[in-house]
Amino acid sequence: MKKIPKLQIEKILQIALDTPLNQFFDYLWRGEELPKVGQFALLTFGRREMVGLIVDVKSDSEVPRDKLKSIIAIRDQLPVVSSEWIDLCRFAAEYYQRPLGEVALPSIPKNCRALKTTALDKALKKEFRKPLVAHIDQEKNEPPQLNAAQQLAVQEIVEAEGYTATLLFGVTGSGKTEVYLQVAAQLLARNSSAQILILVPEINLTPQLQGNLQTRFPELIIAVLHSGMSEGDRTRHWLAAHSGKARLILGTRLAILASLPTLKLIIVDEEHDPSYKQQDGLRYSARDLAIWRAKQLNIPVVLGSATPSLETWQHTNSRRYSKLCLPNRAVNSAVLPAMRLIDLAKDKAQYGLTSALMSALKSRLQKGEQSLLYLNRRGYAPVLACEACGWMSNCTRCSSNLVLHKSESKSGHRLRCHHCSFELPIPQSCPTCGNADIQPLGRGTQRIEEHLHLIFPEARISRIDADSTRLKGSAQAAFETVHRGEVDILIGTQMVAKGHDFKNLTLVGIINPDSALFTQDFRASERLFAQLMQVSGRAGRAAQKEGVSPSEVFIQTRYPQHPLYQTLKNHDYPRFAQECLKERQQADLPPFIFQALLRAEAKELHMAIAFLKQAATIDMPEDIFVHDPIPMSLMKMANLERAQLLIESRSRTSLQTFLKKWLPQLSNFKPRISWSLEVDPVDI
DNA sequence: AGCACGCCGACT
DNA sequence: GTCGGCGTGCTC
Repeated sequence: MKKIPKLQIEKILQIALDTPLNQFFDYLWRGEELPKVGQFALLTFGRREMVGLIVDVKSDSEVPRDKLKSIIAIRDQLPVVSSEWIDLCRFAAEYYQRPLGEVALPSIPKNCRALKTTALDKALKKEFRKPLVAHIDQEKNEPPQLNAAQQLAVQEIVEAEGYTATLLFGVTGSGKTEVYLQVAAQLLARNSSAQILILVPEINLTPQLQGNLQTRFPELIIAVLHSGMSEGDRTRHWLAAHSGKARLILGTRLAILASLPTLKLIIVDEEHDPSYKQQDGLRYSARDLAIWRAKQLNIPVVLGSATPSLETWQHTNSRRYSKLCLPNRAVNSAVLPAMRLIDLAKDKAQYGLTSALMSALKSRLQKGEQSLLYLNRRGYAPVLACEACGWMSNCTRCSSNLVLHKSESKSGHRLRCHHCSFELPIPQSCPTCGNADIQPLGRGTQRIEEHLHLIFPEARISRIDADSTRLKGSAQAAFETVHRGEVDILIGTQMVAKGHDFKNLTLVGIINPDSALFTQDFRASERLFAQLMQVSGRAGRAAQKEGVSPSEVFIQTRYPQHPLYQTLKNHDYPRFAQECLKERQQADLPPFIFQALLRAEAKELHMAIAFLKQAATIDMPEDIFVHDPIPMSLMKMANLERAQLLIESRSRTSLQTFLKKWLPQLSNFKPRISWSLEVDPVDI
């Protein structure tokens, strides 16, 4: 036994670690200055070193003394995280059925969790030396005059005391962003330490908004948080937020888990957007966590959208959220575009374009106005097919097609699976019958782009999709050329549909949206409506001028009479939502019921199904409904067969209680196979 | 999840 | 004889 100097204290630290094990780990600590909850500690876990989060400091442990290891070091150079932040992680962990450590630790930049003390010190030192980039391209601009609806909205939000959830329901181009900016201005002026968090659905929406914010608030530090940043930037921006120095925090969904000590307002822009839901690991909804976080801190939260999620809309119906409407476009005399439904049965499409759309494009070109063609399908063609024997380019590892992608060099043309990393060069002839005449079937953005060059050789055409913007910064560069007016026709996927303010755009063409009308997914029509409304909203955002075409949206469809298109034509979201909610209620679907989805994957489908069947036999409380296990819509992915089991309840609490008891049992099932659970699933 | 241990099949 | 497949068990 070593002699312990008198001043040394001995404690047990309860540590959360980034591991799938749903428990904390106790470590022995000896030293002079008592560690605090919210500090990080370096330790050995099994055979490797890790950094964990101290969640409790106590005097004894359930674990036998000889099993306890000692902490290697306390990371006291890092500012502690608050107990509110730990509670946020704790809530997210419990609600989405994951260990706390798996939520908390990945939310801290890697550099701050460095194993080497020298690396940590280096990262922290750098933060103080290099300021956050604040490139202002304009002089400080004066806020524009608000219209009456905007003024009222700003006033209501600013005057809110304590927790209030508000839906800012504004048509596209109604100036929601300006409302955010003026609300921010008032709040920041009133409270000299207040932080405001603004969430946007996509990384490429951050530069434009960051620019706006920095121009409006040149003296403030703005932190940006999204997954496309380098580790260094991530560390600096996170620390600026964590220290409270950054007053405005702009980011994508992961920013909801940032440590923000003086947070006073959360804004979730385009709150309906599916990308707020994380699709792997911790499957959280940033929008839902925003609501929770606002409640926890007793601060207001604003959800902005032209097409709110039905969940949110239902909450405004039941008065849980208040609703503020911006019914008109903000720019004086700018009006919503006219919606034209083009019947594909009557106006046959050539190269995917009907004659109506073609002549509309031509007139825009003549007048020097911009057009946008929307097709939510990247690549050249969704499949390559042999007419002689019926062969189609299927992925060998997934139950899906290999998509034809063209590249600059002909040899670079490839068949590519959008679900796994599988890639093939294009076969010269049919692999089954040898027929040399194999043809691309259907079309993607690349093919439309190619055809446009043929039809309008003089036009400046730009394609923006995930493929054309693979390189960092290239998306922003592409959008800037559009803003500068160097593009006549823009063709793109989802990427171009969201948020961008194209001033000179008067025409939107939607190539073929029909496929989403008849899928099994009950949320498909909600998503389609939102997407089409969103992309339509890119047109006619500037004031109408003499000689400039009135803004128009052409929707090419085989079903012009479909109710979805009819309500869309009238820009009538409330009507659409009302109809949808009626159907959802009758069919017992969310938001009238709460769901969780258990997914299993195995080499053989029957193994996944057997696992789910076994899971379903565990004693279920009366208010939990379990469906039969079924193969997933994408049954095979990356050589694994996948199936799912849907669990429902009318009570969120019952579902939560049940899941908490249920999941630990699944880990003990015999052939161990990999499974995952999603609470509030969006893709069923 | 990692990472180790351990027990069977096919290679130099 | 050993290299390596993946089933099983453990991590304070």
